[in-house]
Amino acid sequence: MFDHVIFNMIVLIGVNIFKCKSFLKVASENIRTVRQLRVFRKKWEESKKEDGTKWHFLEHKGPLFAPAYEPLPDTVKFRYDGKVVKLSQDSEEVAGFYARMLDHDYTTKSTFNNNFFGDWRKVMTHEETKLIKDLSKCDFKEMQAYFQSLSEKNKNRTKEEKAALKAKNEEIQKEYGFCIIDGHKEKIGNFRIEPPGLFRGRGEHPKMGMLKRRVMPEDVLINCSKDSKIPKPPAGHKWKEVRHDNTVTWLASWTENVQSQAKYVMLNPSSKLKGEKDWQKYETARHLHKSIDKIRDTYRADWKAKEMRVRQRAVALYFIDRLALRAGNEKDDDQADTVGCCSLRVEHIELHKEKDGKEYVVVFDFLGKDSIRYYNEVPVEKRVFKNLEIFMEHKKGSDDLFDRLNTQTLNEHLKDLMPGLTAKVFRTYNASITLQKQLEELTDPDASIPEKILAYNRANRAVAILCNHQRAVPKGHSKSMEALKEKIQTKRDQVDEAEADYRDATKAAKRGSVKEKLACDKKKKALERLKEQLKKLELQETDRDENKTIALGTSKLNYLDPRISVSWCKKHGVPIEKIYNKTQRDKFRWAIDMAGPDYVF
DNA sequence: ACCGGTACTTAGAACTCGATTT
DNA sequence: AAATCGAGTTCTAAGTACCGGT
Repeated sequence: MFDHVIFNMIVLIGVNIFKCKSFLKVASENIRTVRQLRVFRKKWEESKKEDGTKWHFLEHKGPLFAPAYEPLPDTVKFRYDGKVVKLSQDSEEVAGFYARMLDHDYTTKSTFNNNFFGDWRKVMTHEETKLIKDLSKCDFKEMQAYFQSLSEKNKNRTKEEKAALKAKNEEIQKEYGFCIIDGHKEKIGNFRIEPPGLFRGRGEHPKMGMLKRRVMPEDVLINCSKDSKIPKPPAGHKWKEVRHDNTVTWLASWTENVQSQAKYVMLNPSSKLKGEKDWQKYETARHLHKSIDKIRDTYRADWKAKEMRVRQRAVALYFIDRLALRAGNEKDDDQADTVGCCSLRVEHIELHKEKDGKEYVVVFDFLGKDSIRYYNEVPVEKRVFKNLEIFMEHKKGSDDLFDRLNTQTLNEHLKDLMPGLTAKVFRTYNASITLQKQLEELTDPDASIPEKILAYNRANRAVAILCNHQRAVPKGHSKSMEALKEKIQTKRDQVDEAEADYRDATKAAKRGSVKEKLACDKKKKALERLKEQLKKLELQETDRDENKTIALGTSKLNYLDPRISVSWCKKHGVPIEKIYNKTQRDKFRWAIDMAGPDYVF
């Protein structure tokens, strides 16, 4: 039902927004009037959705494989236990992966080293395994130095070399980077097959350091139209399979060997296919906005439910809604130990009847996606607090907090509350509504453009904090802050100087001639310019410091309805380029075309 | 109800590159 | 001309969600 509503909107507005030029061109040869065109297009779109069809025609060149291994020159030695050992090609390649990572933190971790060494031994010849039994006796230093010198050389390439390289890359992009889908030429996202290397898991990943094998054409599935030009595998090779499944959007896929997970070649976010999906996501979130009051009433009422299952669901949903927690699917234990809402364990929260003058405080402390720490002290309703006490009764720290709940049952319940509703919609919804509210609150219509941009970044930041989007403090942060401060001081001195100059000039102008008045005007302008520059620097300082550990990109790209930003720009005369860079503008083209200054999420 | 498989979105780190400073 | 820096881009891991078989 809901799908149908969205689908109708897509059909109605989609004609205008996506301006499907090539499709229209093809069609217009046979169809003359705009009305006929719309009818045709609508039928075509309809046939698409009902049965999960994602495309009618798909043609591409297949993925691009990683370059073949280049053996080391004989001058670069590997040593074992002090003695030079000439490794077989495969062993050498894998050793090289490790050598490249030598000054990375990973190589200090025993899990990483053990996994690496285990997998390395598997590719060694029998001879090599007999000799090389202890990683700590391996000396990769020369290999490391060689790779360093290589990248040094790459950096020092001449202009001509760089230009040639760039041209070659563009050639590759042109050949492999695009596909034809339903009459459109669209950019592909990741057309390169991942090169072999050592697996870099995030956090305490039990598989870190394992060998990620080289992917061969024989591993790769190709997906395209039956009547398209089927991509050719590299000479002497075969594809694993060529299939023609138009219910999925991927062009190629393979299974990565470390975690046995499928990898896909898919379209770029700028594509129509991805754009429509993105749009639909925000429409669902807007739909939630309409029922959020009722849903909140429901889960609050459920805090008193007889069934513990329902109470747990209601408390979890409250966390998801209020704190923008992720759903928290179960994980296997061959992955890093991280949790989301449904998978929280007793050890991840602490209850305080009173903390820092606040009542009924829940302290969350756990590792979430990508092993990013979530720490938050949250005063909650007494009823929530009491429920949590019950959920935790007779449990160990390692027991599930919500033992009667998982993401499937939660999402089943959400579907009943609203069609299309799942746990992640709350994150999208709360992120977008927060941006809209914050923009409203922080934007002074009379402020300058840089001040407005600061306001925007602050609104963006509020969302990033809500979603716990963190990043490592940038390497040179404190240094660059100092430099900026110094710059500001210099500018201040300049302003003072200019002020004095201007004062003198005013005096001179009072009794002076036209010439002195002109000079005075000039001084005034100079002063104003300096003042503006100073203000800009000061804003930059605030912005950068507040952003130290907060990543704005993720929310901007994935959670904030771009129409909110677009309408804000239009309303306040801020050029969209100040908010979205080129890639972002491509991705959000649909929103830039769609939203006027009055758009409300 | 559970489980493994599949497809897709979301995520921070690493890398690249061009502008700016030294 | 070299070094530095940060914005932009690429990379790929790690999530969510759902399906179909048992």
